[in-house]
Amino acid sequence: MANETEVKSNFIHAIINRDLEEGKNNGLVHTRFPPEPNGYLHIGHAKAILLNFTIAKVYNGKFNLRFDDTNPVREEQEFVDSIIEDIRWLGADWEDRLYFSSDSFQVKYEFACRLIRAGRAYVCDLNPEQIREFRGTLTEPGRESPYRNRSTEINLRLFEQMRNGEFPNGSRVLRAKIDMASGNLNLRDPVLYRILHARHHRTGDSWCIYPMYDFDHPFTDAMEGITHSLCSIEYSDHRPLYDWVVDSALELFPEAVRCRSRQIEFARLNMTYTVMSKRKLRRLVEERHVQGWDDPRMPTIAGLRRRGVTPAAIADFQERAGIARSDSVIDLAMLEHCIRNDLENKAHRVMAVLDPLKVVLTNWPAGKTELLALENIPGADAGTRQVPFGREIFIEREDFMEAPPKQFFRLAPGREVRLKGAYVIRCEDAVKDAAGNITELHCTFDPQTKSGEDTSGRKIKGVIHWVSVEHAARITVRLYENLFARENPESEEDGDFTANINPDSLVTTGNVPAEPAIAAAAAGTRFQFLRKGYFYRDPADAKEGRMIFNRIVGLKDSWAKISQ
RNA sequence: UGGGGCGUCGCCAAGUCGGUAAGGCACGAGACUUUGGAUCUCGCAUGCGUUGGUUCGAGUCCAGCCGCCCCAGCCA
Repeated sequence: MANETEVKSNFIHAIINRDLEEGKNNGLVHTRFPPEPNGYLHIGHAKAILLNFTIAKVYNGKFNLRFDDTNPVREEQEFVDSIIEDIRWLGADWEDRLYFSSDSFQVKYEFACRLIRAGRAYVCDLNPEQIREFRGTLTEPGRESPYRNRSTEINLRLFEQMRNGEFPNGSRVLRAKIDMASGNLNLRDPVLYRILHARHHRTGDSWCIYPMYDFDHPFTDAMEGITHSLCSIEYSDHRPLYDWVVDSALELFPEAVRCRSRQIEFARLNMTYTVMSKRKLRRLVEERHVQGWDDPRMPTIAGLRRRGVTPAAIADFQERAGIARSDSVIDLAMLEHCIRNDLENKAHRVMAVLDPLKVVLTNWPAGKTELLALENIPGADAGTRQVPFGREIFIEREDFMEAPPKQFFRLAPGREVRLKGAYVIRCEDAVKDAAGNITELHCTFDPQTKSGEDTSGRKIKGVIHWVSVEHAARITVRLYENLFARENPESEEDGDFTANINPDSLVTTGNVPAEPAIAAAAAGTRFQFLRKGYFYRDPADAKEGRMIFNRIVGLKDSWAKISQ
């Protein structure tokens, strides 16, 4: 396993290196992940989390976790809890630096007052519709608010009255005085504070005005000493405003800030066969297309975790995908590769027969059981386990063909195949029912061919997995596939994105025979079901004592390609 | 006649001062194999959106053009 993934070079490293060379920030590098607690984290967030955390680590710097909780009407404690759990699971460590934007509302209020005194902010009485009208359009400049040039005294008094709850929601806002004619809409006197008579999940009812992201975020970054504030591309247009706020803070409130924070944008993550927007993910949950935020088909951190994906695989994926500014859609196959790559040398092998066909070894003594030792991980020093073998076994139905093509190396009438870790058997007869369906196979085994002690000198190409009928444990298996059938689910060729949902994204099969060793599997254990894929004993269902295994990802199947 | 950003192999992505196109995924061929898995070897862009220009030499510099993405929340 590659536990120390090599960190690829990217444009952000180049920027930081330059800053370091120029002696900025006393050589410090400090990053942060700033989630709004209004939903679940997904793999796109994992990219941001790991990017920030890794950069801090590479440069011997620090990484903060800060909740951007400036909008009480959308945010909840439940999300704070799930986000903390997810980030911790991913392995990003913020040490003792867990912050909430709301913890410093008082200082921010003071900063706003200083902006007013400096003539850089004013209270505007325009209502939301009017503000929109005055803002102009993409191609036409805006008009200045009639309240733009109020005196400092009046502004200060009105702002205090806003804070004291004397005005209703939407009646007034605090705005920055910048440039109503700017080509960048963000600079057309952006709103800094709005009135929101709402209970905040942390500050309760102590505030009824709340800072806007564009005011709060840069200032909080500067307060925390965040040197490099990484965010996604859509914030590029906000950077001039970010700088405006930081520079103002440095000038008007130097004792409150620790550095000239700098915003750097990078492209967000997109993957084939999935959707990433919070809105769409919520719809999947609310419209019951999946069973919840942690459904293993969801790209949420909780979903990936429950699917059985490891944090190491996600980190490897993120590292391979890289960081850039261009829009991109990463092939799901890349994630799957990382998952297999990680589990290859970690997951113990075990045999389970997903679609059983009974085989009777007619020359095996009735009632005789032989214990065979099979390696837990081939080539690794991971020990062996005892696997019982007997007269009746199950094999996969697809491992037998009545009239096989020449390239089929498995069982067929008159053909031989090796049972993994056991003997070579030969198919003598296929027993059918009245309808012509094959109900069982009659085979003979060759005692000379015992695994590891083969004296027959025979070369057998095909090796298949099996489970003793008498000793089989019974498990339930959930076979997951892509949630969407289309590479780009957003495609509206069939209408809504939900029309692209893969109807076979989950197939549950019960009563699956598996070798008895699996009965000892603790919840949360990952296995490789030989020739079938990687599976995870779902901890949520294990609580009820059930043996349910989620397929994390299948094995590569070159036969599937040949047989087409 | 708004502003910002992006365009290097099917998908990602490296490409400091311009010096003659990394790597990964996918794919193909072969070797090996008691998982048609894994592993190993080999192959996979005379070309970097496009057209011109500068230069001994351009993905890297200049100019024009084309295409795609983002922005008009008192959301973040």
